[in-house]
Amino acid sequence: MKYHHGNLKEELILSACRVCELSGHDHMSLRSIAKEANVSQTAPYRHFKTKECLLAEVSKRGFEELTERLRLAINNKDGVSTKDKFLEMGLAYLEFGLEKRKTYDLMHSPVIDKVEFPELLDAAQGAFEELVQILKDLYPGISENSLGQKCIKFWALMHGLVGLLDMKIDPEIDSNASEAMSVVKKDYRSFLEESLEL
Amino acid sequence: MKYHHGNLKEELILSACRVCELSGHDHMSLRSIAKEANVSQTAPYRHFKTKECLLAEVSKRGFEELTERLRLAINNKDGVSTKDKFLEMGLAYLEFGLEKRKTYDLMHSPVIDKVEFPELLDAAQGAFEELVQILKDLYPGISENSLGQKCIKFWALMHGLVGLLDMKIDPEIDSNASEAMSVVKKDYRSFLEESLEL
DNA sequence: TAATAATGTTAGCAGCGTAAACATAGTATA
DNA sequence: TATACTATGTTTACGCTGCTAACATTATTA
Repeated sequence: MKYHHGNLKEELILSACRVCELSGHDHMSLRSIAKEANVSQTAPYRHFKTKECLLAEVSKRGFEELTERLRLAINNKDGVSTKDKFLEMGLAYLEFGLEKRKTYDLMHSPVIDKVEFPELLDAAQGAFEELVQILKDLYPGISENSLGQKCIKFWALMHGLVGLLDMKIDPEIDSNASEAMSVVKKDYRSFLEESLEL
Repeated sequence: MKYHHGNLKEELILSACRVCELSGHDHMSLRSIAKEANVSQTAPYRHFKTKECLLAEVSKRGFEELTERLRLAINNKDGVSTKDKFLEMGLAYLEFGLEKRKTYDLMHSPVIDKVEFPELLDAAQGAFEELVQILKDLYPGISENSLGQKCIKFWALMHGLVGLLDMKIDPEIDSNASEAMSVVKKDYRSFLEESLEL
């Protein structure tokens, strides 16, 4: 049993990621995370100034994973049309949001003041860049302004959809919407296609 | 100084609404709310089983206000086209989301398990119904399925936009998006018009 | 090798949500 | 009107939380 852990910082982050996705960021105590890493309650304070700093790291990892997923959805896809790649990217976004729902919540939660964590902003920007790039490919010669609007529209639609599809906002809000929602779930692609006017 | 307050329940809710919009739901303690109402720390437990119940009430009031705003945006507007009413409703949604941002966050936060609060669901449904109705007017004879999809698309876009416009998701994520965002802010209407294919 | 920095532990603080026991006021019934 | 009952308040206390301070151990460097 050695006194110094050696890799505690990384292990705390991984524990935190696990706990977050399991229980949600609001049921997540620094003490329980420390316990999971077999370390005293205050050990995390040698690596993170506050709990928020650790949460910011979890959020950052989330954006990094999202970025990677978006990238994977379009990379090495020779012979696939740009439009199809774009649609695949939309799917990848939705899948991430639904599979890692609790982490996704943290990433968009106001508990972390993003302004205080520049690397978190960078990570978020990384994901957004993927979108910008594919939209540039999809609409060659598009004006900067139109590009920006298309980005926002896409991003907003995706973000909103994650919330709706997970039934967090309006679960079975009325039977029609509920039905439509399950249709969307089963057939993201055609829904995206129509909604994004492709 | 009388022992019984008389209207404590209502006052606690109002205090909670104030504190929520001021500090955000995660910086909101039952004790501080009780203090604001000049009452002991545990007095709220005579009116709310748990803190979550009080938060649910705050959330419910939020949905009620949203519903009213949506309704106001289209009621008594003789001579205004359905399309314009619909756009006004979109604006009303965005304005509510941005003006009452912290409350809006609570309303969409996972800290309240909506399934456990039927009246909260009802309140949320009330807001959604306004949308359903105006879309029915806008597209008379539309199929239930298409109607549902249009509702979802609109709702998702609005919800996503609130997040983006408040710069919580991707503040100045890149200069283009940032510029486009301020354009959208200054000119919701034309952005909505384009995005919703009107 | 000795000083210093890094990284762990223990003890303890104030604030939190909540439960239990008790006090007081309003209401219904005899 | 007297009395029981219910509603609504207070006090006290428990365990959990984030976090700080003081101390212990190990790693690094002069």
